[in-house]
Amino acid sequence: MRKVDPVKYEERRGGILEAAERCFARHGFHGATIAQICAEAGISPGHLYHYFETKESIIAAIADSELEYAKSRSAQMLESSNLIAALISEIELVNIRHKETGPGVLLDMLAAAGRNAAVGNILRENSASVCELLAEHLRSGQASGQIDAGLDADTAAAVLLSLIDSSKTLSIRVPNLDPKKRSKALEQLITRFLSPPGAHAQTTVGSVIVEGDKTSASAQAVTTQNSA
Amino acid sequence: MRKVDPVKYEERRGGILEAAERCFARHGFHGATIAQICAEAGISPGHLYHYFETKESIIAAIADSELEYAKSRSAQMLESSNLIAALISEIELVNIRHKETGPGVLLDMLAAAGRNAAVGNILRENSASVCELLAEHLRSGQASGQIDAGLDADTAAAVLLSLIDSSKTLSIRVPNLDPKKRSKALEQLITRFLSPPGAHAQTTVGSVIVEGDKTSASAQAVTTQNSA
DNA sequence: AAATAGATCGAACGACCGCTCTAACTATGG
DNA sequence: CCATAGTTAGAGCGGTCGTTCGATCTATTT
Repeated sequence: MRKVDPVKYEERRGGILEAAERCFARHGFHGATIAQICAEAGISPGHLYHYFETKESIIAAIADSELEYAKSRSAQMLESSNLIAALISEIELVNIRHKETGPGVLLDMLAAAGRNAAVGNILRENSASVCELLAEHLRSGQASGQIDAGLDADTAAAVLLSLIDSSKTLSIRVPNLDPKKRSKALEQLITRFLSPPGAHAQTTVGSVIVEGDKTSASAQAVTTQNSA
Repeated sequence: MRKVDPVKYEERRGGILEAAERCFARHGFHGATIAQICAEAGISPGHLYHYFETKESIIAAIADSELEYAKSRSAQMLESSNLIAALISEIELVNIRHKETGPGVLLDMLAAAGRNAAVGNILRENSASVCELLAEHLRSGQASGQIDAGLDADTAAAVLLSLIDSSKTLSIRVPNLDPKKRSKALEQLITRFLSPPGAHAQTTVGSVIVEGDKTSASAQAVTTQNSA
């Protein structure tokens, strides 16, 4: 008898997922076909269905892995720098990714979430856990006085999460914005939102270091001087 | 001979467009079928193709009318109240619409814009003109001292526009937010972003009244108190 | 009222979709 | 070195999609 090699299996499955993601990014969830995914992965349709039950399940798996990846990335950034810098880094990274590899599947996921229960649940669960992460950091910032204690941490966390999404829609709607001006505005938006009232001494964000897959981009600190 | 009645023609066309929008909202651009649109509009497929060349052209027409409507609504709100109140009203309205009639087609448009050149051009053109509108109001606010003169008006306008989008993604990702807390956070976000530095006197937004279906929304003026 | 051009219908076409099924192939355990 | 279970292929099935087309109906014009 022969045994199934779980390493090879997971490898193949991952390969199909990557191929599917490229196809979905190019044509959308509905627009991409099984045949295209098979061609991209270099396998036959019969074979694909040994790894996934339906096209829907591929979509769900993509949504899951994509969001899980974004979450772990955010968690990593929050560990290695302060909240505001981490948020800006994340937004900056989303922007770079968008320029290099196109819009990706995030917006498709958001659109699908309203119609596809599986995707909707995955998205809401993931969002909730990212919110919790952000809220914790917000609360600790409030305790140390760096963040306005008057803000409701949970609500602010949700708003900040949606702010990351908005950087994606901004890239699509207004693609020719000067990246420097854009970064500065985003930083001001976030900083002013979170800073304690009266602390109009603009906090200086240290060097924001983004390490990506293939990309390593770094944004210089922005120092905003205010009147006394 | 018989002549084509342009009134009846435009009426029918509009009816098809409305039916199509409902279908697209329910199933997405790819998911909705011509047959569904025909059923919803109460016509035959043969007849539909006397009004639109292809399904693509229906999608483009929907994108155009939807964005044009959003633009005129924003313009109207900006006329009848100050910038900050208008933005909050618009976001509030988007939120109410979302609760009542579902997510709509905005996210589908944003996702499609990256793949469909026609939709992309319509979206970018519309966004540019809304940005210009917002930027003008920003500049006049800067001139009168209500808005931070240090902000780059064009960039800030783009950021504000994407902020309206983000309220849509927020509704989808975190649907159970307390609307009151949410509104307050959004208001703080926008107010703090736009207020001149040092004007930490919390602005109070008067009652923001949004009336639903066919929607005539009016927002009361915001009184911004500045320190001397 | 006959003529005629636009309005409307619905069957049907060709292409393509997600998915299944059978059959061949291949590596491994005994 | 068979036997066997996992692997892979690809033709093709039933169905649906966007679109077309010929026919019928209807209102206007003269």
